[in-house]
Amino acid sequence: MSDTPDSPASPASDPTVRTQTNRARRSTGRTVLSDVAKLAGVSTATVSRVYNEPDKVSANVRERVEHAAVTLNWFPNAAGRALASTRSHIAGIIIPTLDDQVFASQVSGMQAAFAARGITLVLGCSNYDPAQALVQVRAMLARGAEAMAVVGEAHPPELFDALRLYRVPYAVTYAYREDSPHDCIGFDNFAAYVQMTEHLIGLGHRSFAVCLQPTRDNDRVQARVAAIRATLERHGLAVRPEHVCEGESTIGFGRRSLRSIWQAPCERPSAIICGNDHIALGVLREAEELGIEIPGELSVTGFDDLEISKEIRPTLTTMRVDTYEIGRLTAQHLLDILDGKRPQHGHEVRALLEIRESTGPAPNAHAGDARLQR
Amino acid sequence: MSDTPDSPASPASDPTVRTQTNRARRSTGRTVLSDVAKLAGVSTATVSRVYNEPDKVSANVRERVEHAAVTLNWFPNAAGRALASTRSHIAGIIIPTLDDQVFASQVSGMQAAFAARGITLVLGCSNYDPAQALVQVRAMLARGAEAMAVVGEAHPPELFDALRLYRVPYAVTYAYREDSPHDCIGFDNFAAYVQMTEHLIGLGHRSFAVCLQPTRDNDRVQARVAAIRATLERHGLAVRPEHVCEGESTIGFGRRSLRSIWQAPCERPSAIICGNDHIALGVLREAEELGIEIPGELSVTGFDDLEISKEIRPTLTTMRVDTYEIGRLTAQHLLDILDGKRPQHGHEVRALLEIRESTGPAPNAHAGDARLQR
DNA sequence: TTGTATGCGTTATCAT
DNA sequence: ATGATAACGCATACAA
Repeated sequence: MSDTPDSPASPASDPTVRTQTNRARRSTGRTVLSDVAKLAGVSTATVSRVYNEPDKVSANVRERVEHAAVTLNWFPNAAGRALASTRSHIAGIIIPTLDDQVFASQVSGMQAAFAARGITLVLGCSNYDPAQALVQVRAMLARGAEAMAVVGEAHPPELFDALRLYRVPYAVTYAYREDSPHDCIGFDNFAAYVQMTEHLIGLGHRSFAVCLQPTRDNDRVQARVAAIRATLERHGLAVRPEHVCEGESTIGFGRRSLRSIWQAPCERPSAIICGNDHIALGVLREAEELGIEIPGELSVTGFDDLEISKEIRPTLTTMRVDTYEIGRLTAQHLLDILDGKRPQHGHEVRALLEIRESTGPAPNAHAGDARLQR
Repeated sequence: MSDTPDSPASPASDPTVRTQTNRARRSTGRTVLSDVAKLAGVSTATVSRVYNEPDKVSANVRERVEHAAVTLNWFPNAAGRALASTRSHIAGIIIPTLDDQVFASQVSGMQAAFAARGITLVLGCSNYDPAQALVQVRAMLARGAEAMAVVGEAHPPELFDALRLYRVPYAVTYAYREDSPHDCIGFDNFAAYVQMTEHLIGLGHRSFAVCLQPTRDNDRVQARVAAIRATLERHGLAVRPEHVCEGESTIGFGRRSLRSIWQAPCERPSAIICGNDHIALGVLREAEELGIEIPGELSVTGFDDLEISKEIRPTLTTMRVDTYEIGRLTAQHLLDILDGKRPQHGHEVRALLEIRESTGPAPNAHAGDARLQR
């Protein structure tokens, strides 16, 4: 690989040797398989076999071919392979954004698992826009993606239609539902927020606020809201409209939310359930600013368990999901399908509740309620 | 796109119509360009033109073709296009890891800019391993990448040789040096840490510690260390070996580092320069734990300006770089080259010093020194 | 403006 | 075990 551009090994050297017709050629000047075949004194079929079915080639010939390939600095052209074999060795994943660590690590997990099998993972970001997700999926189908993963199931029906029409195995990630029509790998967002809500109810809390990222086109967040509402309802409780904040997933939004909740002309909540740790971190910071004692006066919960969440004071009660593992499992699931295995409906990974300092007994909790604390 | 799998529009319908030879065909059962041509009653060349040179086709014919394509649910196969046009419409980027937000946002920026031009960005992670980076680059060349970006220049010479050999335009990102042999888009790591060090020296600090991520195979971090050493040296100062910590880029490492520095049997530093905000956050947290007053007793600096860094108490003095913009500029630079323009050597983006609460005058600073503070 | 014919680099089929 | 050659799906030079 250290040849200078004009060395004999340059792929641009002597392109005329391949000119065979009287018609003008569109030569790329790159080393191609037939060059290797010629140098090794074998047929093109044999060169191909050396890389795809090594066992079917004698050791002697194989060595000669490999040597020729190294000499000429040749490696197979992916487009040619894809066309001839009708296998692209490409898989795709559509995530909302790379700005969120949970999706980034999921991509890492998938990429590592696919790379081990010689499959290139192509990434697309929808920016939480269903239309963009559809465009991305179509682009990946055009690229011949052999398998696809999409985060969540809040996508246009055309997206899944296209996947089915072209018989591309796919999986919905991050979310998991037993009764999903799709294969899915992730956790149960509803169950997770039921658990979180029950934790607070067990601590005696009866007045809640929620601060969430945008629910639109986001089935995961919608499931979380639904879980909170359903759980409270089962206890005869509900969140006041003034205590529901929806906005961007930032510390700043968390801070603004707490301020507005605290200024609302109604009874203040004793607990705030946040859509993720960023928002919760903002709530904690603003509480410090406003002199609100945590958890004495107010309990706060997040989701994702960022590294910082166990380091700040008070430490944040939150839930942890292994998103890298979600990515790894998703790739494995899709590989299994490509291998002709018929794997399960999907995989459920656990969301773990990490109870820390930011949640505690409700200020006016009855002794009986407080004892429910785990 | 809403056709059921067995609708007339299914690409699997009637594959026999394309069988023309007595030889066995390896039909993929997918709708191809010639199907569209037949339905529209035109030649394959015309269909191709509709998508590649629309102006050269009459509106009437164009409409018929587009209608046929929609009816048959066809879109061009990327491998076929790549092979025939010797253009892959693929660009690649190699980053160390997606776990670091700065690289993730750089990828976002590149992807957005490339997508606007119909180019798919393929991502590879080296995990800070030069060998993996080389493998990734070769894989992308095999995929026919038309342009490449790599983070930093600490890569095997074979990597850049391969890029040059195949005449693939490339850029080194995140780092910028006037005298770099490569096109580069980023900031000057050396200059940034000179500025940071001077800031502390201006505050009267004379005894320093540094906590950095691994320097091996990382030219950006190496430049930062060199900058710190050179700047101190210019003032007749140096960092004691006991005050140099190198480790993972985590809050935990920052905490452990401060503890070991504080326990070292020598004069304690009055300032700690960290390789990034994560590490600095750890130092801040451990300082609180150890009862070290910041910045009264100890000044701390980070790098990256995470959202949390201006929210924690004390707020963190750090430097900010627009990494999304680095990605956008990189894509633009590479597109310019592909367009035949001969752009500059690269682009330098600014690293902005954000002076906050975590840095202040050195405990025993002379009045004269302290006045150097900006 | 449109059609014809051929090649892009590889793999797969068949024959040896 | 190896070779000859026809696809794979599309784009393009050239003819009309």
